[in-house]
Amino acid sequence: MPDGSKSSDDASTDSMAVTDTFLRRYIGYRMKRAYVHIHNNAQAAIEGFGLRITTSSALHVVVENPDLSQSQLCLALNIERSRAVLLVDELEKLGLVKRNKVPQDRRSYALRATPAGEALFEKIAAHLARHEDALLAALSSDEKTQLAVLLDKIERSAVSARNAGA
Amino acid sequence: MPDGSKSSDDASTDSMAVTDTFLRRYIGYRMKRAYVHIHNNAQAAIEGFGLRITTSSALHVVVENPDLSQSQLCLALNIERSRAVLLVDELEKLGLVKRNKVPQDRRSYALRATPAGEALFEKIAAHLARHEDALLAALSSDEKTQLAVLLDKIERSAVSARNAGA
DNA sequence: TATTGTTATACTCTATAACTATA
DNA sequence: TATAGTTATAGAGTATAACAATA
Repeated sequence: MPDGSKSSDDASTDSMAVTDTFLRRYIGYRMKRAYVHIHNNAQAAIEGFGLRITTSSALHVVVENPDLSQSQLCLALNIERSRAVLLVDELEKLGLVKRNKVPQDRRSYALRATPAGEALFEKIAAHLARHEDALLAALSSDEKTQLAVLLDKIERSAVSARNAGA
Repeated sequence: MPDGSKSSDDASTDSMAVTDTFLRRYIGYRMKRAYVHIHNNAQAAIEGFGLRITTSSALHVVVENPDLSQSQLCLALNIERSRAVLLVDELEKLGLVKRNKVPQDRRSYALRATPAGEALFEKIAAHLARHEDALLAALSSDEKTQLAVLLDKIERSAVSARNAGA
């Protein structure tokens, strides 16, 4: 029976719709379900450019903050130092970012996007914004602003709760 | 210099705060940052019970839908069949869920929570709800409702867009 | 042929620890 | 001693393909 629709209205042995009412009580569950779609949409938008979301995000930050170090990149993206190494490796291999030496501190690099990196960033940023707008077309401009405000509020209160410690 | 604060107001070589303005333009970026906190909070709340978020979610659905099959569990949680095998394996090993035979269809199982599984579910559900409430204490009841509505709207519109196909 | 559950593989993201070279 | 970057390892979630048993 390749027909996905209900074969009849009976509630006998055949599959009644499976419910997730208990899980819907958690905002986190709803957020994860929504985020999966946003993530997949962004990934699909980017993959034509040869990057993934993580590397594209790193490129965004490097373009915006020329000569930042890998540690600073980690602070901005909330990632571990070891992760930054691989992301910058990939961006450098693609010729999008360069690790420049810093005479003042020979431990660290000054990361800078190459002209190719900046050009690709511009294309990706425009493309990503358009894709997200399309995905969120059901939301009004006000609703998108509301959502952004609420998400920021969650992040800020979570961070201050964490800093308050036990 | 173990002092994290600005050593002065100069903007010379020392680290000005790294910005992520470009990324903040994407709702998806803000959502990911907020979700990380919600996820970590839920994980911390659950780990004392010996489950992870994924297995706890599966337990929620099995308790709510007695005698569902693994495939139905997959539909509810939006996961792959191969993933469900491992989740149910773990829940069964812990004595929280049982795979019962189905005479009508010997391919599939009827999953059912054991009394221990139901008892643990009750404890976890109450604990999780309290933890999430604490994390989201900065949000009013109205704001939480708003957020849930917006997240659902995103999920629904994304699913219908996907079903519309290209 | 199609579906249920299973196994195996691989990729991404994440987390951790240990190491080097600098400071 | 502390920090910047690196390397290696492991766990978790996800995606895919192939397979046996059953429908």
